[in-house]
Amino acid sequence: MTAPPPATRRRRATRARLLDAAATVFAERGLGRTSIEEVCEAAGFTRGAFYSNFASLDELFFALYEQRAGRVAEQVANALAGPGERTIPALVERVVSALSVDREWTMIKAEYFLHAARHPDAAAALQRHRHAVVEALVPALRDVVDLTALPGKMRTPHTLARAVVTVHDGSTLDLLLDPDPDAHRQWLRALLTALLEGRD
Amino acid sequence: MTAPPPATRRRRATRARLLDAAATVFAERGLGRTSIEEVCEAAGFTRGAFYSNFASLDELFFALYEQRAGRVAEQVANALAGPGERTIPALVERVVSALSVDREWTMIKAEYFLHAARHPDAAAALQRHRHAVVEALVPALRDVVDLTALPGKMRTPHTLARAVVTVHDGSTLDLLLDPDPDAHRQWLRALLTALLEGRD
DNA sequence: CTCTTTCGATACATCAATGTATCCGATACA
DNA sequence: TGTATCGGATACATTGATGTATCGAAAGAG
Repeated sequence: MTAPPPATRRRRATRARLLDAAATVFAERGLGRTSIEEVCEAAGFTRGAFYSNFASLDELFFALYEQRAGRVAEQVANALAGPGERTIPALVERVVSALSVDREWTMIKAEYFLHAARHPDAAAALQRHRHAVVEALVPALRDVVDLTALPGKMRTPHTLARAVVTVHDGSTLDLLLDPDPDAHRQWLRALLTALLEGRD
Repeated sequence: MTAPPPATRRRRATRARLLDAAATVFAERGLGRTSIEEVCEAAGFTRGAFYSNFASLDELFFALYEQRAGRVAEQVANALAGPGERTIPALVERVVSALSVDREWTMIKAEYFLHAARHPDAAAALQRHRHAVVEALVPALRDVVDLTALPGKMRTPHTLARAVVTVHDGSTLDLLLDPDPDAHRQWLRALLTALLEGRD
């Protein structure tokens, strides 16, 4: 590990602007078709700024994913831990509104999956964030779900949490095709309640 | 529509070789980072052959997707329509082995999703193939699944079929992270049976 | 077998993106 | 406010990918 640069106020600001610009450009163009220059232009810099902050596009992409995935994990944890009705529909509702909606993020996440499929270290980071979400889900599920009403293979909170994540990932792909966020949320809601209530 | 070229024997062969090579290269490098030259080299051609058969990489990618998605849809339809035990586990097993396993195809499909998110005509093709799979699932599900045992929002065969596809797509992303095909198949099997048996 | 057509190879011109080396202005600090 | 350092801009050399125009060999027709 090389010592990180001092991170002055100015430096932090340009990093942030580069990350925001990168989010837009990656979502629009895809990681593989994004040039360093495009990101810089979107951020209002020249490449000098980029090379002063990152060594490669991949590094920037990784930083972006870490930042955004962290935010999402936080949102989910808050939605689950916070006060409110502790019933399945209420819980599903809170998770759904914490998770979905953002098309830009959906695109970036999908790009990152593909990236991770080719880069084991990126995959490790993804697994970490996934795991964090699962861990946040487990206690909530244990509280609320009647496990005995579920099919055999779903009867541990951990497995069930993993299933929630998988189902969410699947429905995420729908959002890529049909940009209507409401339709997507309804479908996700339907899937999750079906998964959690073994029977009506 | 411009008239398609005569498609002599030779032409068909080089098209096929280009498609096969493209599958490998796209899976390894990603659509956005693949150059025309790379595909040609992998196929043992020069760019002359490429430009004689396709106008752009995107066009080649589209042709590739159509070809492979068609094959998969066919496999699924056969697996469902063919003879054999008509119980949930047996059906799930047949669908799972028809669908998953192939990492290369999984990568290409994920790439194509992202591509479709940016290109409405590509999205339309994807929806068509999806729809074909759903339609193949519907009658089988109607035969085998006890719909009354399912949660309310899953009680039509069509909705249920859509859910099967969504769940499969979600578990597909797992395969990208953990290249072990057996683990992936087990998980997919568990999810699908949980979805179809409302209760054990 | 010959003639014609088709298809892929080759060569070329162009362009876009990359990384680096250098410079100058802004910022932090005394 | 003066000064040293840091960070972003600029200029440059290099590379790789693209598309086109042209050529020669292989396939198909007679």
